Amino acid sequence: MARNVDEALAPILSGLEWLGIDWDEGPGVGGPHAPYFQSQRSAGHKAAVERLLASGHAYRDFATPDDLDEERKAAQAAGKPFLYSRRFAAFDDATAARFVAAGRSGVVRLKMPREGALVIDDAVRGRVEFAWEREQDHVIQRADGSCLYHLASVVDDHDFDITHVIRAEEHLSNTPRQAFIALSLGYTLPAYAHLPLVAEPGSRTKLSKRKLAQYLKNQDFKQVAEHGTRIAERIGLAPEADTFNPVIVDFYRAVGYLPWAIDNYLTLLGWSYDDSREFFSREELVAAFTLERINSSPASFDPKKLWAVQDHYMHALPVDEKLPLMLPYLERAGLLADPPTAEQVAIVRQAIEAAGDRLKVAGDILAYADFFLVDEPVMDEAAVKQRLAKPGVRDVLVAAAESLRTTAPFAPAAIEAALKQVVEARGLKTGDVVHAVRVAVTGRTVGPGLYETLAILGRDRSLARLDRALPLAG
RNA sequence: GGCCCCGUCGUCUAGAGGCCUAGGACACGGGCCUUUCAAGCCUGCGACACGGGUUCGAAUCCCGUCGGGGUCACCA
Repeated sequence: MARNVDEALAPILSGLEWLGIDWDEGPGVGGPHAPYFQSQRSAGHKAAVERLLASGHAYRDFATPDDLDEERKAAQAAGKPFLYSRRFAAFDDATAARFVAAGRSGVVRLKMPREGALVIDDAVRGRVEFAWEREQDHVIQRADGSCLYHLASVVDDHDFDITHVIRAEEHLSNTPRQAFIALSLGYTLPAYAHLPLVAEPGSRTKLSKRKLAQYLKNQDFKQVAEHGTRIAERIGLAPEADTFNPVIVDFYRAVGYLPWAIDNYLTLLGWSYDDSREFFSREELVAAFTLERINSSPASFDPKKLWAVQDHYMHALPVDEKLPLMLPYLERAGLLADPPTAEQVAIVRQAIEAAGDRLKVAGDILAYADFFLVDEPVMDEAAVKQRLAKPGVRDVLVAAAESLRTTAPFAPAAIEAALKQVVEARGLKTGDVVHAVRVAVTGRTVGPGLYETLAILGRDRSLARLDRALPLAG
């Protein structure tokens, strides 16, 4: 089975797996209807074609592409919709033999009805009607005997006992020819449900992974893309924009989104439960979901809303569950020993706790914990300029260090009290001390709460960093 | 262009004739809190595409207009 999973399929299957979207039977699982790949079922497809031929629902056709082109152009010139004349159709063996003798090769086409209409009752769209005369005599089998997707798909669905065909709206116009095949083969039609398309941010056009450059002009989209790229680069992924971007599932996996957040968000695109409920566990969603509440208009992908849903779930995740999700990012960024020491793990755990809601995706740990794991923090130039290189800061740092030298226990509450004392003694504002100390020990202006940060760092490292920052202070 | 689908705040949506001076969420604006950044809390802005009907009454039903989208392969 595995060798049949080609390069294009593997990422799709692994993407679904990551999202937690599994299947009862099929590739990788097996089941009573195996095999599950179209390429392995060609015998059944060919048999179906023979049946259609025998029952007069299909015919052998010997037209060349040029013949068809000619007819198409003529119809266009006459302002009429194109409909093949069946001029090169062979409804019996003798005719076929004649075409073959003339050097033509044949395909099999559907002999579509030229009157009447197909009415389907779509679970999402309701009653939809198609006039048969608008349908082309589509090819279902090539000259080499291989069958085309629409034929294969209908036969496979039937053989698999598929009851519901639920797919994107772009397939709505394919339904008549598929229904014709099914009906002609004597199958009972499955229930159809055509889902709204996921559209581009701020638009109603179908989202396409080939139009990334255009989406990047959208501020929200750009922000998400850049945030992800920053993380990817730090773990050595060297992402390329055309394969690593927010329309690809793997982007979210690499950056550290929670798969269920994506599922939940996507569910909300075109479906609602009621006038207010938006969050569902997997079990709740399975119980609550119905086709009836699917919308029929396209829904545009909103990166900001996805972000909010992700925030919600990450927010709710216990530290014990965040830890194994985040550790790999630090490992891949080279900030941890291999394997990480118990001490390192303990530090990361504390950092996760201290960073709290600031960690939106697992990869964010890189921005909020890296300075705990290095000997010397990278000093951000702008941060130094803003918070250290100012008159009087040096004295503040010295005083803070002095106070921290004896603070006991070296824990957030005591550290806060100690630093507040420095503030009062010098008639400063809390921020004056906090901002300066933060930049001195982390190299940055933003981060977890300073008292927690110092506690995690520990007295020795805190003092050492304060000391090292002195030359930079004014 | 033909056929088909769709049209409520910027976005996702609730709404199946009176419950709608149209509700919720995200985003956005203002405020509070505050050691940064987040989070949280309060608050504001903001929509029934348009035009005709039907009805005592329409976002909800009908018709038309306009607008948007999908699809038109010997691809899947």
